[in-house]
Parts: sequence; C-alpha cells; structure tokens
Amino acid sequence: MSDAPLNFIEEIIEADNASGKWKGRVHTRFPPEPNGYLHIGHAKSIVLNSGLARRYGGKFNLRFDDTNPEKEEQEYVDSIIRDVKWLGGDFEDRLFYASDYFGQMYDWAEQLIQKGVAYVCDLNQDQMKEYRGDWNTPGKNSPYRDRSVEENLDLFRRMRKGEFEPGAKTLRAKIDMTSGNINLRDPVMYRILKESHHRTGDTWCIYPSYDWAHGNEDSIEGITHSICTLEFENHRPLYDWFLDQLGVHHPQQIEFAKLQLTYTVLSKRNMLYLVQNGITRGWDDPRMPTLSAMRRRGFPPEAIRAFAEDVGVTKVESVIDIGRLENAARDHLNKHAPRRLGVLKPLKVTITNWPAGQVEEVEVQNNPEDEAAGTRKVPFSGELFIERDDFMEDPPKKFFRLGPGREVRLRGAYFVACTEFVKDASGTVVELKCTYDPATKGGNSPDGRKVKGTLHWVSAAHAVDAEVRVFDRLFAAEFPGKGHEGERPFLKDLNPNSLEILKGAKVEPSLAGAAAGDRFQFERLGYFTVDLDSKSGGLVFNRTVTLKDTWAKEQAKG
RNA sequence: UGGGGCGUCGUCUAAAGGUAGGACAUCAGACUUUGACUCUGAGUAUCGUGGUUCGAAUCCACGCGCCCCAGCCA
Repeated sequence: MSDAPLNFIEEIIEADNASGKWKGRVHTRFPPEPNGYLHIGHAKSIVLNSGLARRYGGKFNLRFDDTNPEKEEQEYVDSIIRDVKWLGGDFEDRLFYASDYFGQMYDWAEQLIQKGVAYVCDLNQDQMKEYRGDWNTPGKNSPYRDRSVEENLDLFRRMRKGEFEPGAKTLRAKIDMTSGNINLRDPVMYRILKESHHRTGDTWCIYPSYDWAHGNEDSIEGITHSICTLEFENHRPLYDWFLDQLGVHHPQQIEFAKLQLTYTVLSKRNMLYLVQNGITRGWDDPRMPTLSAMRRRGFPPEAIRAFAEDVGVTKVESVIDIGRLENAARDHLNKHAPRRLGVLKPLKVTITNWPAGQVEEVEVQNNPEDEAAGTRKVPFSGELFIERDDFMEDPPKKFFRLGPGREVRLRGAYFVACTEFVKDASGTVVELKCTYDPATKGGNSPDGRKVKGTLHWVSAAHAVDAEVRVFDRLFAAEFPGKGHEGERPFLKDLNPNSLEILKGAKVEPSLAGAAAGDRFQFERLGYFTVDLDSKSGGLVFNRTVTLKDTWAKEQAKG
C-alpha cells in the first residue's frame, strides 16, 4: 500500500470496510463482451478492478458478458483471456461467462412475472419506439402491459420454446412509462434471437438484454463493487430496480470516466474499419491501440500498468496526452532494457590508421541503470558503420557529432576524427575516412582532451543485417476527425508517415540470436523489440518508442 | 426543451472550511562515455456572479459551459 491519495472508488471501499457493509469483502470483475479486441482503454479498467482486489485483499473475476450471439466469437474470447493475463489481471480460476447463468436468469425472470412486474409485449420495434416517447414526451403504456400472470407465463415459456419469430415478442419490466429516465420506460429483458451462441449453441432462442443480465451476473458472483464507465450512470436505477425486485445480493454500481488518448481512435467501430480496410495490418499492427498490438510493438505490461495507475480514476471526462503512455514505456525500459548498438541508416567509415585486418573486442556496459546487468564484448575494426544522421558536411556549431575535422568518441571504443568524406556521382556522402587515437582506448583520453559527442557504431564485417520497422503515431491530429465533415472524418487525419521500413539496418553481432519479444535499447535511438515476423537470419525489429531527443527538438524549432 | 453527470495550471490529478500541492508538457541551467537517465530552477490554475464565514476550490443561491440518454447493442 502506498501513501498516495485515495481515488474516489478507494474512498468508497474504505468507507464500506469501516462500516462493515460487505464484511470487509472486496470483489470486483472485468466484464468484456467478446466482440472485439481489448485496447488500452480496457487496460485502465482491468488495472483498476484487479488492482482494487489486490490492494484490499479481495478477488477479481474475468467474466464474458456474452448475451448477444449476433456479435460474439470465440476468437475474441481467446484474445481477451490472453491479454488480461499478459497485463497481469489475476483472476486465478475465476473465469466466468454470463451464458453460464442463462438458466438462473430465466428462473428469475419467471419470478418477476409471478410478481406482476414483468410482462410479454407484442409491440414490434417501431411501435415500441413510438410508445416510448422521447425526452420531452412521456411514453404510453403498451396495450399488452396488463396481461395476466398466467398469460405472461404461458407466453414467456412459449417464447423460450421457439414458438415465435425473432422480433415478434419481448419480455419487458413493468416500471414507469413516464419516467424522465428513458431506461425506466419498461425496458426489454428478453428478446428472441434465433442465432447460435458460441458457447450454448442452440439451447436458447431468447437472450437477456444487458440491463437485465448484468446485475444478475454481478449478484450471482457475489461482486461487491461493480465498476463501469460513465455512460452507464443512467442505467444504475435500473440495475438497482432489478436486484431489489429479486431481493438478491445487491452490489454497488460505481461509474468512472473511461480513458481517452490524444492522437488515438479507440472506438470498436472505427478500429474495425482500420483493420477491414487494410489501413493497418490487422488487430495487432503495432500502430493499433489494442493490447495485442502494443505487446507486439514492445510495450512491457508493467509500463501499461504504471500508466493506468498514473492517470488516476475520477468522474471527469478527460483526454490523456499520449506522450504519457510513451513516457511510461521509456521509464520501465530505461531500467530494464539491455543496451545494444544498432545503426538504422548506415554510413560507412574507414579508419585509415587502423592496422589492416585487425579486430579488437571492446567492453561495453549492458545497462548503466543496472550495475548487475554487467558488460559485453563488441568487435571493433577498421571498417565501421555509423548513423547517417551523425555526420554533416557543414555542421552548425552546436552539432556535437562528426563533420570534417571534428573528433568524437565511438561508444566504448576510441576517439576518431574525420579527415575526409567521399561523395558519389549524385553528391551523396557515401563514406567517411577517419583516424583514431590509439591512446583513447575505452573512450578516455589520457591528455584530458574532451569530445562533446559519443556515437553508436557497428563493425562492418561483424554486423548483422536487420529490418527495422519505425512507427510513428497513426494519426497526425491530436483529436482525430475533429473539425472534419463526412462519414469517417478520422480518416482525414491519418499520418501518412506512421510506418517506415528500414531494410538495411546493421546491428551488433550479439543480437543474432534474439528471440521474438526480446526488448532492447539501441543506444541513442530508442527501444526496440524483436517482431513476430523475425526468423533466424532475418531479424526484424519494431521500434517501440524513441529516446527523448532534445537535439531533434532544437532542430525542429528551426 | 426532460433525466443524469462533470467543471482546479497547456494536460491529468491532489487539497474533506485554514499556505492551491504533485506528475506530464514547456522554458532555463547542471551533470553526462547515450543530446538518454538524473538533478536544480522558472512560469502557468480553482467556469462566472452574488452570499455565509475571521477565513471558501470546498458550504448556499443563481447563472454559464461540456458530456451521456430516445437499440429487441453493451
């Protein structure tokens, strides 16, 4: 437990514990509908719910809210389980499905019919809408509202048996057609759906609606604090009404503001569009905000958790600067990612005074943030590659890298000075000729001479070829779609440079055996992970995030 | 225009009638074998108007602004 201030949900829990409301019990749940992939917004909910359980010695359930067979699929169930586990949401053996409770819910529905507070309605969809009224007009009672208990029971049982077509009848709660809260105007509890369910098959042809089902699910599982997002605030009176009518265990619904991020689109509909139209390469394209994509891109789950905790929990609708997510990744990776040397856009360097054919091993620290990470040997020779951006033909004074006559340090190796540069016919610099100072081995000069810059490098003969996928934000606008007209305004804000594939990268030889998912810092560049597409002999890296770069910022200012 | 919710630095978020604090971002500097990390410093906020009070972000009143709701989706 930390001494950080409590968020409003923790305050509720501590008050409940103090009053003995739940006898000290805390039981939360994450209840996704298996109709899409989990994204960073869901991560906030998972971290919140599972974190509360952990903090207060309670329990956390994973429960699929699979009440709509028209939209749900096993593929999504599998991906969600994988993602929740990866994030560290510890539901132990408590993996549940709303569909497991269909029998209980059906019995409870009959109970409400017996009680006279639920009825079978024959109104079709258009009629029901008309009878419902609107914000300024109270609704009218359905003509079927006063059927007898016997008739309702008979009809409901026949609905279950499949005697009626989809849409022909519904079971409705008898509440108040004039309520200012439209959710209370006799909401639908069951609809007829002749659709095969991914778990129950064709056992059922009537399916419970969200409002009826959700409280039941929470109640059955003994949930104490049922946490959901703000848009369900209007549904809470209904949640309470059903549970009160049933007289069963009654959890408290609490609403919080969902996560929104700048430069990001998080709606399932829009994400599906990006995937189906090939704008990204599937749900796990590293530019997507899904958890599978973020995993593939190299985000550590610990970083996502830290981020989710850092942004806080309130009822204020807020948009988080995506830079904070990137920062969370840097923060974790800085402490844990081993450093390596890799050159994204190589420029050849020949050390003219290096003994021909000689190879030396230099010792480089694996992680200056972590002494225990130790050191490694990296081969150095007279033919090297450095980063193209680290040389300028006519550099400004504040450029600390290589230029004609300038001297820099090669990380862990020697000081080198540029004596000459070679251009091809088109005027592009293709090679540098440098001299090295043998007295500076390891990177220190005995005469106390200073250099401003330290460059990363690889030995040409020893380097391993790699493809590097350099990602940038998928959208170029802070609020994608804002200010544009049309069907899918967010498409107008797509960043045309969100993916750059660098085929000719060169990395140090120790990376040859790296496996998919391994994360590294390429010194001075950023954090990189080995992509799923990587095969031995064909290394592929994803750039997770760059290092902070004040030089680039300076340049951008002009 | 009915019902529900929300307004604190640029962005998040604390302060439960008593010094408006922190993080990220920004700017300036120190350090540096990563222009990273780390460290130091700076500026910037209580939606408005009244009221209660010795004292109000906090309590009261009246406004204003933004979000959600008219699926047999969740």
